[in-house]
Amino acid sequence: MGVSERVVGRLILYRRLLKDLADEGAGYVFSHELAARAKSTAAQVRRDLMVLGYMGSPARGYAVRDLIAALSVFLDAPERQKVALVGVGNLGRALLAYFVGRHPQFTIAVAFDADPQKVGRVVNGCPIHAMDSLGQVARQEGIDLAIIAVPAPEAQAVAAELYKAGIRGILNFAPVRLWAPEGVYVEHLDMTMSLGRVAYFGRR
Amino acid sequence: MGVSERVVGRLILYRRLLKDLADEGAGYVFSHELAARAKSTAAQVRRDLMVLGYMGSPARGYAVRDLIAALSVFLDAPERQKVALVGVGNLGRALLAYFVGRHPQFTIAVAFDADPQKVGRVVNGCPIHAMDSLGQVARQEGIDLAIIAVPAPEAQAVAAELYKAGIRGILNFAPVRLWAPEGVYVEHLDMTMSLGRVAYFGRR
DNA sequence: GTAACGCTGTGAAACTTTTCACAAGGATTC
DNA sequence: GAATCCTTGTGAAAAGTTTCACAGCGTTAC
Ligand SMILES: NC(=O)c1ccc[n+]([C@@H]2O[C@H](COP(=O)([O-])OP(=O)(O)OC[C@H]3O[C@@H](n4cnc5c(N)ncnc54)[C@H](O)[C@@H]3O)[C@@H](O)[C@H]2O)c1
Ligand SMILES: NC(=O)c1ccc[n+]([C@@H]2O[C@H](COP(=O)([O-])OP(=O)(O)OC[C@H]3O[C@@H](n4cnc5c(N)ncnc54)[C@H](O)[C@@H]3O)[C@@H](O)[C@H]2O)c1
Repeated sequence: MGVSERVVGRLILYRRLLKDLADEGAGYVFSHELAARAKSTAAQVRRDLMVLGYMGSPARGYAVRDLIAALSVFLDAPERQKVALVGVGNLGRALLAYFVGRHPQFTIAVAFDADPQKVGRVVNGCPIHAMDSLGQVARQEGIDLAIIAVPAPEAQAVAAELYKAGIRGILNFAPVRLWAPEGVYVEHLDMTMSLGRVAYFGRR
Repeated sequence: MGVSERVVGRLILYRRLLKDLADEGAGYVFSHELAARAKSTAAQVRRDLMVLGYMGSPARGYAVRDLIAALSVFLDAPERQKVALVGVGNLGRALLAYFVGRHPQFTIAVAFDADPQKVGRVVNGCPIHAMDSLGQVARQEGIDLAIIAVPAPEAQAVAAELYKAGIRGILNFAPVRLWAPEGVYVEHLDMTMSLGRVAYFGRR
């Protein structure tokens, strides 16, 4: 009964596209219209939406507002989820600047860094803490997710600290395959691999 | 006879792991050892490596140096590939800082930005050009790949300029599904989707 | 020399994901 | 009211991906 990573990814995309449609004033949308925006097919969209239980009308299609609501019930936690950023370097700063205030369902509530120069500062409204306070601060703030943006050799050790602190999900930017205990979800976002793939497929 | 995106991605990962092994002084490696580092299985590794034509020895496993060489023949273009970065904002600057000098097979040779304040400056050894010189500079420099790091509403128009300039592959960071003509490969690296997935799966 | 071992390469099975195809059904037209 | 149209939801087929399982083989042990 579990929904696959791919389906969840596409549902997130559909919700974004539906929000655009709502802003454009659309009341209803057909699966083939959503598919055109998602660069996918109508059958794929309908199959994906089956997991929601929400049903469209054969005559009008899907009610945009209602479908966004159904997607949000499915995708979002009941309360806003708090995220910790570990590693406030070049990438970490860009992430802080980007995610602040943009997404209602998650906030980067705190950041951590090993550099004493950075500890104590506040970047984009987000305080930077020392690494040795990770466990304490994470529990105190009720953090359940983390982003790893530290150099590759540090990533596994940082992940281990996060597991100890009770984190349930990690988005890892370091080009390292992390070990994770049962029950913790890790997504590897590997930019170098992506660029390598573009280089490979862009050439044939 | 085409190799799938997934297989290419894993081959890129294996090469990285093999380079670590080479640095550690390993001469040979077994599929199950590589699998352990890749958080995968021995059968998967062996199946993936089949596309290379290179064959390991049943007694010793794979010769690390030779396998890296075979992977490089398969993955890399004959000459170094040049990449253009479009959009030198928070993310673009982080990418410039990161990719400079790090990867032998591709270089970010030039950048482009719409902001006149940024045009003419050189960041991490990479000159920033105006958007209206994109076609000319790209052809002159022999650029074949591009990274899009402009705000979402600008991304599709930027992509269209890149197609005109003859670019063959794009790595897109904007949370927008780009249309692409036949023969151009586009990879969407959607951080918001990734974080959304971490939020979803980290919670159950 | 030969037996035992533990690996690789790969057909075939199992599983997952996508696509097809069509019954059922509202809206609109006549 | 009946006919037409174009949609949805979903079983079933097709396509793609991973895992299993084992023949074959180089190495080592004796
Ligand atoms: N910058 C990019 O565009 C880019 C691209 C691809 C991959 N990455 C990956 O993202 C990660 C971060 O990249 P970056 O460019 O921001 O690096 P960076 O060197 O600019 O920043 C790293 C930050 O992590 C901190 N840090 C180091 N060790 C730490 C530890 N043990 N605990 C906590 N904090 C620690 C440092 O003080 C620094 O602030 C790296 O793994 C890199 O490979 C970055
Ligand atoms: N910063 C992040 O961590 C992050 C995270 C997720 C997604 N993204 C995506 O990456 C993209 C870039 O993000 P950012 O934070 O660097 O934004 P940014 O606003 O800091 O930078 C955007 C840059 O693009 C330039 N630009 C604007 N319009 C342009 C055009 N038409 N042609 C060329 N250049 C143009 C601007 O001058 C600016 O330098 C956005 O699409 C954003 O959604 C960024």
